Parts: sequence; structure tokens; C-alpha cells
Amino acid sequence: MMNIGEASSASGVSPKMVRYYESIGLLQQVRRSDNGYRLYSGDNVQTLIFIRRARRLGFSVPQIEHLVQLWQNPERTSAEVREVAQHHIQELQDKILELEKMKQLLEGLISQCHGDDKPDCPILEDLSRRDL
Amino acid sequence: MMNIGEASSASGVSPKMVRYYESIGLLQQVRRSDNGYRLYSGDNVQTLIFIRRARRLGFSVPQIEHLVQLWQNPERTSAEVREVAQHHIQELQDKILELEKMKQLLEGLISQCHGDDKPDCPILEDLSRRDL
DNA sequence: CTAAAGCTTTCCATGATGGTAAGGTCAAGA
DNA sequence: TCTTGACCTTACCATCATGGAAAGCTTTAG
Repeated sequence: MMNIGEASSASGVSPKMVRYYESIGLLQQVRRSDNGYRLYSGDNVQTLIFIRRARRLGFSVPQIEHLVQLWQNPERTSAEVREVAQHHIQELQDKILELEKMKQLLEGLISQCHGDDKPDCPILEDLSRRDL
Repeated sequence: MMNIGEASSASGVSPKMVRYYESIGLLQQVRRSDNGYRLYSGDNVQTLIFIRRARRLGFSVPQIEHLVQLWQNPERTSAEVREVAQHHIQELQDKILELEKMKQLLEGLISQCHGDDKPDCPILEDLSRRDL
């Protein structure tokens, strides 16, 4: 058993976030020692590592809650896991397309802008256009 | 001169956000009528339209503050405007790459997952890996 | 005159994270 | 033994742009 600092460095999750995950129920409440310090087991650290890796892949906390539940359930099917991941990929793709669209519009505007010391600028002209 | 509702529908910015933009100084404080209602001119609406279009392109409020300032300054140079836009494009690109990376990693995992009714799942195995 | 619509301000919530502050605990060294 | 520093605790605030709700005032239409 270890204190939060050790669990933090072993998992790569900041102590702050470890407490946060516990407060929202993503991590089950851990035992406390007599002085009130949280005590973490190797299993707890393993869960923190899982959470961290999922966050790095962009999964939201509710999604990770689902994944952890599947992970800890020996009755799960890989189809369920795949479904969660597939859904997240779609979300990523939607965001990517949205950003790409913005970027392309901006690139079009920039290409028309001289970028010199005169005030005339197609970018500003476009932004102030009333129509859609 | 018009009330906030009319300025809102003329610009496409919600009344809520119109007040917010004013509160943070992005929109200059507008005149009030005797009853305390905000009064908007055509110029104010024009600024709201500008803000809305810039938001749609993903510019942050501070960036829009800068753009509005350039827009209203006849001494501006198009190079300055271009610089702001170019910087934002870079931000968009950075985010896109980050999301693409997540997506690619996930796609790799999904392709290895059978997605059947058995519990074995490379996605969960990867998420629980201790190493980096 | 009344009801509805529109305006006002203030407070709360989002999501995941970091910071700060005020205080308790513990271990090591003088 | 005392002190110092590192570590822990909770509670509160901030982010960023947006929406919602409440409570109350004004204007307009019927």
C-alpha cells in the first residue's frame, strides 16, 4: 500500500486528478490510514494507468467509466468494447472535419491577403460580410 | 436603434452572448434607454456579425478582440491581420494533428479487436499496459 | 386590465485541469 | 527534543464560451 504521491508517480496521474477521479466515482473510494491519508494498492495504480491511457486517447470520463466497467467485468464481450471505441473514433472524426473546414476557409482567405503594409484585407472584409 | 432581441436576430448572436461580450469588453458598452434596456445601432450589429463569423472560424475571444481592433483601425496593415490568421491556422493544425494521432492509434487497436462475444480484447489489453 | 413577451441582473453548470490557502502528519537531522 | 521540510488533507477559485433558471421590471397587444 502506498500514499497518493507514490500512486501518482507510479501511474502518471497527478494527485489532484487522482482525488478528482475518486470524487466523481470513476475510481472507487480507497482505504484511509489512521491519519486520513489515502492508501493505494497495486490494483488501484493499475486502474489509474488505465484511466490515463484512455484519457490520452481522448476518451471522456463517462466513456472511461464505461471502459473500466467492461475491463473489470469478465462477462464482457469484445464487441461491446469495440463499440465504445468505434463511437469515440467517430467523435474524433467529426471534430477533425470541423477543424479542417475552418482551416480551409481561413487558408482561402489568407491566400487572397497581400500581407503588406496597406490596410486592405480580404480577411477583414469577409469577417464583416453580413450574408452567410 | 434597437433592443437586444432585434440586435440578436439581426446578428445571429444570442442575447446571452451579446451581454457576455459586452461584460468582458469585447463589445463596447452600449447606450441604455430610460428603462435600462440596451440600445444597439447598426454599427453594433455589424460588430456582432463580425464576432460571430470569427467565432465560427474558431478564433478565440482574445484573438477576436485583436481582430476587431485591427478592423476598426484604419492604420492597420494587412500583414498584421494575416499574422493573426496565420497563427490561428497553426493552432487549428496542431489540434487536428493531435486528434489524428489519437484516431490512428484507436484504429490500429480496433482493427485487432475481433468484436465478437468473447471477452478477449486487444483494446483493453493496450489500455491496461503499464509501459509507455 | 391583464397576459404575454421582452428586458434586467444574479447565480449556477458545463469538463478536466491547475492553483492556492490553511492546516494536520511524518521523518530526518541538530 | 525540537525543528524543518516534504507530504497529506479539505475547500475554494479559475479556466473558456455557452446555456439555463430565477425573480423582478417594462412594454405591448388584446
